[in-house]
Amino acid sequence: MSVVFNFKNHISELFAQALREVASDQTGVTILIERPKQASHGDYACNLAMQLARPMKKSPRDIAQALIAALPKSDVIEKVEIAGAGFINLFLSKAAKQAIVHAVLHAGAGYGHLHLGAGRRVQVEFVSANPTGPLHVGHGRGAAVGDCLCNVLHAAGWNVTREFYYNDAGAQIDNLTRSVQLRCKGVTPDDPSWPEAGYRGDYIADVARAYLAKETIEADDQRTTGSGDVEDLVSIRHFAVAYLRREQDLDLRAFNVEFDVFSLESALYTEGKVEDTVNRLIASGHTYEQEGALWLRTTDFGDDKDRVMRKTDGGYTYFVPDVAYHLEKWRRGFVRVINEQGADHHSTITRVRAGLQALDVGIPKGWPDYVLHQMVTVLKNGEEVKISKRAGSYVTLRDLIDEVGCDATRYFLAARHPDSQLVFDIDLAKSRSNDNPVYYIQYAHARISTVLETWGGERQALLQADFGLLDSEFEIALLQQLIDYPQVIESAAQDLAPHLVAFYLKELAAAFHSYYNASRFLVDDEQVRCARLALIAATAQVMSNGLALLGVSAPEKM
RNA sequence: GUGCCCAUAGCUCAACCGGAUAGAGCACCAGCCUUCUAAGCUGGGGGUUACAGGUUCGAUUCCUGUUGGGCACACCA
Repeated sequence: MSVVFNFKNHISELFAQALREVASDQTGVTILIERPKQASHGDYACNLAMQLARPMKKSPRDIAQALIAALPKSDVIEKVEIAGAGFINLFLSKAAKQAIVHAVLHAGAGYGHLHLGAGRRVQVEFVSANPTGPLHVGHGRGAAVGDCLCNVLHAAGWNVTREFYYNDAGAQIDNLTRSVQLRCKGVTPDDPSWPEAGYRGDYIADVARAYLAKETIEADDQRTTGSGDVEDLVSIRHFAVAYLRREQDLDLRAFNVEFDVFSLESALYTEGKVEDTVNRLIASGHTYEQEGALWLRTTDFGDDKDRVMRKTDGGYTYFVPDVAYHLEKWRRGFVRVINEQGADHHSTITRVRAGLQALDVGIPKGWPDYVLHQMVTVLKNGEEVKISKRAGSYVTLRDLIDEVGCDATRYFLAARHPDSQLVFDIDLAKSRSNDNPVYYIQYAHARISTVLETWGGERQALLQADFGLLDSEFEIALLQQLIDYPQVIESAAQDLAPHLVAFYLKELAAAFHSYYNASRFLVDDEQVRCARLALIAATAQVMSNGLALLGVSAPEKM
């Protein structure tokens, strides 16, 4: 029998053939294959007949009848039925489902890897925090969602570059410099002379202390030593930025997030990229001078008002280097770019896209893509937490990792749709009980590991098991979950929705726990034992693959 | 005031680009450990999908309006 693992695609192709035969003039219709909610509706369903009813001016059930008659034979399909208003329900053969176990064990960590991206290059920019303080919960959500998205895209066959953009130029860095200088001089944030825009967190005092002690900061690419000179603003500035970059790097490392490329806003200035972009925009004819400032007519590209590019004091506004940066991304050959950001920055989207369109260098209209995540609020003892000792006014990512651990933090921050606001309940994330989905999933993995260890046999032997013995309701349910995994990766990659992986893993774990409670694995019958162990070994493999996408560990013991 | 996001069980959230009887977990009630991990499982009650219209074979999903919540509306980043 032929081996099929992507049943949705397979069935879709069968219907495409049937469609050509039944209605050759309707081949433009998209064929949608879905998984019915109810088991009695089969394993897969197709609504093609109902879609065709209007254009063909025939009843859906008649069309369904004709489609089924024209459907090419496939040995993975056992039964086809017409139901309801004209649904075509398909039932897979047991053998087709059982074959998935061998496929998973054979592919191992590669199970779930797709070719959707076909090796094309995609760049994902995320976190991109200003080097003016420690990373907070919001950055954590960006890190978790962005990193998981990268993992998902990689699994879907894309060549992914992870990038972090440092806004190390501009007014906020001047504020940082001044704040550190004041701390060096012994001025504290509660002093009346402390500037309104100054940074107040305790970490500023740490930076000042290190600067005065002439410490050397080692970042991945450079070393910076504080001069200790309180009046040397240039030195303070370099030192403070280096110090905080190092802090953020440590936070990210503790969160198991790594970047391929760090881009510096300051470099766009020193390398003349900003100036070049301005000149190109002027040449494009979309700019004008008014009241001593240079404006970009972003209203030509859908903005509700024009934006200042160059202020009367000669400095550029923030979006100008941002446009220059994105022009660089384009030139570096990224046909696809995804920016993961907090929703509070959503207003930049229109401006950046407008700037890129004004440049008229062939960049598509909706480029780049954006994934925006909504705000995170942190809950502890049922009350909202707002203050961190370290940062002053917000909860840091480090606080969360220290308190609830990396696994739970990553899971909770990535497990919600980015579009909805997130409540991070510290007590829930810490709880070692069945309320906590992280432990629920990891526990399933640990249970399987223990069974396999107790068994102590050779894993390779499981490939030879008689999978035909797997036909209890629990086994069939688990098989179906394993079959669904690649489809989840596909949806998550296409919708840029990494949270789907988290939901899937909960369902997979649930199917396993039910199975675990209903049956024993280390039974006397060798054939049965091997078949069951093969199934749970495959389950553990898919769990491990999925958890890896989330950046959550798959423990052998708990 | 304008723009973007959101609104689903008491609580936290799903629902595969418009499908069939809207699903999980928690909480509540009743059960399951002489056995490979009870951090688990089984069963039960719980819904006018914020509200009002519209589009069509069919709407939680798309459109319009209303209400409520969040964010953004600088010659800031």
